[in-house]
Amino acid sequence: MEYDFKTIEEKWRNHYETTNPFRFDPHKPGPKYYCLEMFPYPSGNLHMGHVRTYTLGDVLARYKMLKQFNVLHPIGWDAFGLPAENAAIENNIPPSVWTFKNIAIMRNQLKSLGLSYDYNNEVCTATADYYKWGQWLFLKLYDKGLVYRAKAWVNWDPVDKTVLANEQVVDGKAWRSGAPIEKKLIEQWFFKITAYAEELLTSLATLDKWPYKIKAMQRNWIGKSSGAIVYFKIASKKTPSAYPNEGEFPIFTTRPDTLYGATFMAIAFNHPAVHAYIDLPAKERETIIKFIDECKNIDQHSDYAKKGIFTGTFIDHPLTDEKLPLYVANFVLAEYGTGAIMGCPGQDARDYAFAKAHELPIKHVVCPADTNIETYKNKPPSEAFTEHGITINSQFLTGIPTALAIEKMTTYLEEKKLGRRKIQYKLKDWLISRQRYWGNPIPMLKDEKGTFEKVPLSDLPVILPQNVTFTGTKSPLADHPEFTHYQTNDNRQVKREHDTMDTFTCSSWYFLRYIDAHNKKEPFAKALVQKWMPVDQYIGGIEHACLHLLYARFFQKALRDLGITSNDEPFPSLLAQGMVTAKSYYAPKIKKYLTPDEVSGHLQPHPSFTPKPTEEITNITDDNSPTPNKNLHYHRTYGQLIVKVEKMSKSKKNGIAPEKMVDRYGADSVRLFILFAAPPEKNLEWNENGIEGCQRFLLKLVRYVNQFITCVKALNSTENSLIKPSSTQDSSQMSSPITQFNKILHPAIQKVELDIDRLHFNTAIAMLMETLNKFQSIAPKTQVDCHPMYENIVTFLTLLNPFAPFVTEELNAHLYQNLCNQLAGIDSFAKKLYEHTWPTSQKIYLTQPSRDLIVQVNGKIRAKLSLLPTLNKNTVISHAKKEPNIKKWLANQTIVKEVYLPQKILNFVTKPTK
RNA sequence: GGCGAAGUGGCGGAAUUGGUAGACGCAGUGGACUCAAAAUCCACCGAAGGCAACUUUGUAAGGGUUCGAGUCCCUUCUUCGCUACCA
Repeated sequence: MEYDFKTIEEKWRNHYETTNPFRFDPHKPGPKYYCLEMFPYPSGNLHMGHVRTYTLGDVLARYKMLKQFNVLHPIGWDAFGLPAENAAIENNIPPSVWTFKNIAIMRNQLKSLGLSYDYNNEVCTATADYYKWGQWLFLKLYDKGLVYRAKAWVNWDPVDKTVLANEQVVDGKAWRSGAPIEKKLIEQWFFKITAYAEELLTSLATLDKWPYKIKAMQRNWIGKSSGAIVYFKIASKKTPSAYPNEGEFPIFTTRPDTLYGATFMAIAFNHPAVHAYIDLPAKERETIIKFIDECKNIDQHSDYAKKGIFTGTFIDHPLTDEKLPLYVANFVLAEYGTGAIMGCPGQDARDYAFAKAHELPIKHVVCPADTNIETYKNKPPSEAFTEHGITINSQFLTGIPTALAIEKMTTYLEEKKLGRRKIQYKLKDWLISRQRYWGNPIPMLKDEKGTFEKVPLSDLPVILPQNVTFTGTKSPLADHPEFTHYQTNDNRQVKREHDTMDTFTCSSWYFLRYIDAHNKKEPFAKALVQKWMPVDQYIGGIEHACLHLLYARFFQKALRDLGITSNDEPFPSLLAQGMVTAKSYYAPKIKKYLTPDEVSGHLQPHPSFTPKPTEEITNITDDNSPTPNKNLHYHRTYGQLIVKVEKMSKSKKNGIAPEKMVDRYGADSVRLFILFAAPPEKNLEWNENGIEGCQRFLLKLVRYVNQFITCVKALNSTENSLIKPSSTQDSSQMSSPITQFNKILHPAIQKVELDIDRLHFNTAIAMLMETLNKFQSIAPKTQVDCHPMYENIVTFLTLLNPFAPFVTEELNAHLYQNLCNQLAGIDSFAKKLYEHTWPTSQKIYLTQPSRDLIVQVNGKIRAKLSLLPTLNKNTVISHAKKEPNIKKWLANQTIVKEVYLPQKILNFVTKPTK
């Protein structure tokens, strides 16, 4: 047989298509195994990152199938989202048409990789039979009090008239219109994820099969800190009622112990009541209001200059009655704590800088623990001391260590009713409103007075209308009369909410729908979900660490409390796989990335090698070093090139199309390479030579199988007769090639199994390669060898099958076809490899009695002995001492100690003889 | 600035628990086959010394624990990722 991968892969793809061997039946026998990969956005183009995720999952799913699990290994489409809408605006194609066309393309790309999905069990978030249940869940959460409406600051694009996500804002400008982003306070829908902040944090501890890194990222994101709210009071001429909270001025601090060090106060520029605190003459008032307006356009992600202006208002210190000036500051966050802070310059770096800039007093109230307090007091440091130490200059707290001082002050404040203990989270409620068309409509109605009510359950789904026109500004739903108009059962005319939900709401429960994808009566049957959840292995990119993975955990907990599901966590085991990277070539001269094709053949050596150095040389050579840096690259036309290994992307022109690779090398080789080149959690650098190596391995396998068939045919000299299987199954009677074969095969079974279980697919493949290399010298010698060897080769094909399903399936069929009229009684081998059972490694072939014993003298290897493992310690030692090289090293030495580990090492510890 | 991860040949990477460092693959070198090339097969492939046996050295750097350290502990350096004014 030739390794014609195109024909072979085509054949087995068709076989999968017609027989659907990976059909999901939740009631099939066997323990359940739910293998899930994050579903893709149907952009219309599968990229290498997808190939990696789905191949990882596929190996695991196929392996578990062979292990006789009932496997759920689903695929679907995260089909709502902006790109479809942008395509609609640009090319005048309806988003649904664009999306479903892309899905068809990508489904075929997935199929070409041989992934073992049941494509009849797909979930697509943009179809009404899915998003209906998203709306249903929205209403359930609403009833539970987990959905509310509130005003929030958003990124507002004044040209496109829509809210933008943070990642759609580039350098303070809208990515599409280029208009400067405005901060706007708009009423929006929220999911109350903060109600679960504590549980989301604490139950991270139960996720022992999650990468530590991701748990740390979520922990930081939730950002729990404990401290106190301290009630300051306005010290003003005005009546208390002129201020919010009757003149009370609460602030949050994690360091109540530093209260005596407060020398000023600051409030966020975008605090809802900021204007109430301005107490200045008209002219200065104008300046501060102008400042507040300017702050609204600051890009919060840049390192902007910290500024503040005095409001004219003073705040009473609750313990000392000092009057502290109140500033409006651009670095105080309105959304965190109370939106106002006390400034303790001695103990906070930002406050210190601010105090210096505004010539405010600086009080040091904490002294480093290892420093003399008197010296410290007399010679205050020129920076803030932000760590824990000993409290100083603080009345009743003086001399107390920080931790205790925090506790003491908090208790004191609570007793005097001047403050209270407070746990604060960074996590904010989840803003889900999008002023967009291509998303799940929020199932709410609004009457003339602006009161909201639910769309009745019987009216679900709220269908996304198809007859819409895109102007490029504003959601087409807002001006869509048939959509927005709604008549209630009691004949009131109300309007539909025309915002849609964030697409992350769709991906927060799709894994539940897979279990019961065709359910028309409910989102999923509770009993089935109870059987199939949680997901046994979840696989996806790390970029969703704090978004999707947190949202989905929240949904799972909320649905549990609604009584719909029963697990605390949806994904107890998570594999966060690394990026697929490739070299990118950036030419600074033309400020452009070049494709690998534009670069290859155009590289030139470092200019210092050439007789006439170019102009750039003076700029390029670093620190006048005469030796050229081999990491610097030069293009004949564009000069210096910056070569980096980066995540594959269109903009960097370093992407590699998976379908081209499948076309050139076959899906099996692509699958093998993407698993072999790096462990899953690490980044994988694309390398075409590596993929050739994997193809070479498959070619070698095909040759080996061909040779075996030839050998069998040669041994079966008599025509029209079959070789009978040997009656003796006793291994000691078996001829040597078979014993040899078993001793290679069975350790491989054990190793591959172990490696798949711990998700080390790269070393599993290495073992399979090594095994095949060792097989090369083994061929059947007599007719007795034929049956057992055939069986062993099929076992090897079964081990390789999850990694390279097409070629192994073909070889298995090829063997049977050629040997069924050579070997008797092999009918049981007619079945497909995916119908096989994973082999069991047999102990008798695993022991390696000939393994060398390492003999060391003082920890250095001086000899290797091959001895029978049954020998006792003394015999082994006396054998070792006879070894010439050991003799040499023991000469004139006294043995102090003998460390002996049977079958491993023997170490003589010596000292020179006097 | 904060948090996290990682430093092993020319390269990607192996090394369950402290016990033969460099599996497997790529690249390279030499040989076989061939008119020749490709493919394939065989051998070599960290550095230094040696005809060889073998020796020394070597897992970012320095120190420590141990009979024995890539692996454990301390210090330093470098790189990468995420996050960012969270009081």
